[in-house]
Amino acid sequence: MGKDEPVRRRLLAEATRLFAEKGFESTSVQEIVAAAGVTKGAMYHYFGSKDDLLREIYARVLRMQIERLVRFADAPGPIPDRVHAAAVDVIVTTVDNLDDSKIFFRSMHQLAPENQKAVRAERRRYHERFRDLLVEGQRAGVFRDDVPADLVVDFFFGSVHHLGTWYHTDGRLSGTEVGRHFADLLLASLRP
Amino acid sequence: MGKDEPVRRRLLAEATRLFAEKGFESTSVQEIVAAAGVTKGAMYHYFGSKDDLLREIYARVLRMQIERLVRFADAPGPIPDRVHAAAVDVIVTTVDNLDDSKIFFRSMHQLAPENQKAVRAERRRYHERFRDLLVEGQRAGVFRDDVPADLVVDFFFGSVHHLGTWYHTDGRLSGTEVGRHFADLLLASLRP
Amino acid sequence: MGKDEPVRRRLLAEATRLFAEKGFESTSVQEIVAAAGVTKGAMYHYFGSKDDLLREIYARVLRMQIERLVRFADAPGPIPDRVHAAAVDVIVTTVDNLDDSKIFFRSMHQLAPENQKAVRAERRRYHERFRDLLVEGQRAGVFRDDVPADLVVDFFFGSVHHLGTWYHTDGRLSGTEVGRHFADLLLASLRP
Amino acid sequence: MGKDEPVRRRLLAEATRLFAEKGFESTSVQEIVAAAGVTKGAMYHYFGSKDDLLREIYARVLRMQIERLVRFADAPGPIPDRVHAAAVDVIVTTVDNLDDSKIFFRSMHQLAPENQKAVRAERRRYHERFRDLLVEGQRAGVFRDDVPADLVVDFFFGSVHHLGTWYHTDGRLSGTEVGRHFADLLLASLRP
DNA sequence: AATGAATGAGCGTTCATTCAT
DNA sequence: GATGAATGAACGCTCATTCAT
Repeated sequence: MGKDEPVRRRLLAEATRLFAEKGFESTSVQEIVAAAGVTKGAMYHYFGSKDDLLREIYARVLRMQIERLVRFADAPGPIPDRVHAAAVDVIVTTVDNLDDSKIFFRSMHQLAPENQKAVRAERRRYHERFRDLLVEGQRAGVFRDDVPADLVVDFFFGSVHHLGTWYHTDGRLSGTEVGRHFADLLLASLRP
Repeated sequence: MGKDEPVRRRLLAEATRLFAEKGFESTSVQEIVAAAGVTKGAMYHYFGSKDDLLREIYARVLRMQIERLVRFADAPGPIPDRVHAAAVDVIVTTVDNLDDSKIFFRSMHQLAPENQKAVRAERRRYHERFRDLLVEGQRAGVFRDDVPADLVVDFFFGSVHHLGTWYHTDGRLSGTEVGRHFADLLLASLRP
Repeated sequence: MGKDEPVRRRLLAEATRLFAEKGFESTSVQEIVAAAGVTKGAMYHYFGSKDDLLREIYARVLRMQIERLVRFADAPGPIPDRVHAAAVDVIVTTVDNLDDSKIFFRSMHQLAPENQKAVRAERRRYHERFRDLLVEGQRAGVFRDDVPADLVVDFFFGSVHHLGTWYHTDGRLSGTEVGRHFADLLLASLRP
Repeated sequence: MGKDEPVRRRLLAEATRLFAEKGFESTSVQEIVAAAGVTKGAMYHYFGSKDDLLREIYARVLRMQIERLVRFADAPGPIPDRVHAAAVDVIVTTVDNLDDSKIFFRSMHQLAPENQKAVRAERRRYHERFRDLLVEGQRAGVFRDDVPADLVVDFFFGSVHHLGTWYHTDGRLSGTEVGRHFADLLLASLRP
């Protein structure tokens, strides 16, 4: 009995897929449990509510994102290289988990206010970690400092979150290619 | 009975506000008509359905966006100046109509497939007009050409659409200030 | 459109019957609307909730009871006669509306706390009016005063409320006969 | 495995408390087992169903009541004294087990018809034993006989059952005091 | 042009109970 | 003796929409 119960995992997987496809509100609990091959009662055994499912999806995304960013940000090497690597990584990861990304901003307003607050707080930690890296670069003189670092973060992550709207796995460009291009654009825009 | 009927306009205004605040699915027709101070019957007199309201909101947004872009893109002057002006304008306009922006990507999947297709097509026209401007700049040698112009458009408009997620009218920066910074970053990222 | 809408009245009548028969919690909204020959939507057009139905039943009972008591208590004549008449009347009325009586104490705890409070407050007013009549008699020396008047009220109204548990319309005694006997017992118990 | 298993007793105790507090239908098996600190499986090991719990509560109440009444009714001494003593006792006992009393009439209709019938039969035995005592007094000329003894029983026990609705352990009067007053009123009402 | 009563399908959730372990 | 995952049916309620007036 743990977080790896197959029923539990199947429910989360199907919920993620359906929320990304049709949106949280347009996906019924009935559809989720049917897709997972269980009954409603089973779902309510593992999750307190439909909201709970969404919350878990958010928790999973946030956990992964912050872990990866910290790894890249704390790595040795010149700041621009670390920013570039972190930027590529977040795009590759987003593309690899495009359903999560689709859900993230589209459905955040459906979370209960307290959960929304928690998600935003965690998200802010992520934003701040990335911003601190940019500030470090600005202070070191390797990045322009006439644009607030916070604004650069919003600028770049807008592009990242937008991926869910247009990127298709079967398109012309791989995630890594898009990642390199976006990271190049970011670095170029930061040249002093 | 024209498009400017006050009841009709009030319904659209309240629907826009509520859809932005709580999402399309979480807003009931009852709430909309109550906010507009009319009855359900009145709403169904002016609009065929709740979806119809959403469609009109999209149509209004798209109409305005394309009109403004065309004006800036077709203006005289050096390409970088035109791109910069158009970029500032789209951000200022987005900030001035933040509710529309919040609704746009969050609720597109609620439109009937045919309407969704129409919106995407119109949106693509917008994207292409902006891209053509960038291609023109690449050909003229004023923009780098090692990044596909299409990708630059997605890069930049991601930032624009993300505004609805973080920008607050009462924050530190005005729409014009954000517009200038973002346009500067875009132009910087395009330097050959 | 008023409180006398036939659909509304039919719903209240059937709800009263079913709540008395099976209890509030064991009666489903589906059963009520089926008995009234309407759909759920219709019920929720007239009543905000299942609780609302119960609340209306209570309001109706309380309104009638207090009206009648006041009439008897404020009548001219010797106090014992007024007490006797009021006692007979409350029993006759209870027997005539036995379903309401069955519901009253059995289901009060199902009301939302605020409604419960309101019902108790109204009920207390009734209790106090009756008690004041007894106190008046005690002061005039026509009733014994070694038993607190409040306690006498609880003593007598226990008997009244219990009617719903045992009285059957088709039994040996009519409501008036039971009323006379109970009132006689009450008056006898109060002799100084 | 006897009737005194601590788990079994704890389940009955918590069920009694919860049924009195929130009603039978509004109390879930989950709440009962949580309050008793066991799991559902344990409950279904000791009791066949939720109804079974209720049935046992009724059985316990009935057993105690009839035992006590018989003891008082069969005691030596003048009939009025025996009636008075039995009346005081039933009130003291009711006040000491107020939860049982609250449940008794409020939840009887939730019992399966056959159990309901059994409870009513047992209850009738109690009623009849008390009534016989009154009839004896009427025949001996110590009680008035112009009111049917059955009706006097319903009159008095209404007051007793109503205690659950208004009596509070921390109120002004002790159970014994209420018992004495009620018994006095009963005896006074029966004076020939 | 506008009302509001009424529909009917579907929603998220609860819950007593079962059963393999 | 006891667990807890899973069931399946029912529950109260919501809501976009219709239609006679």
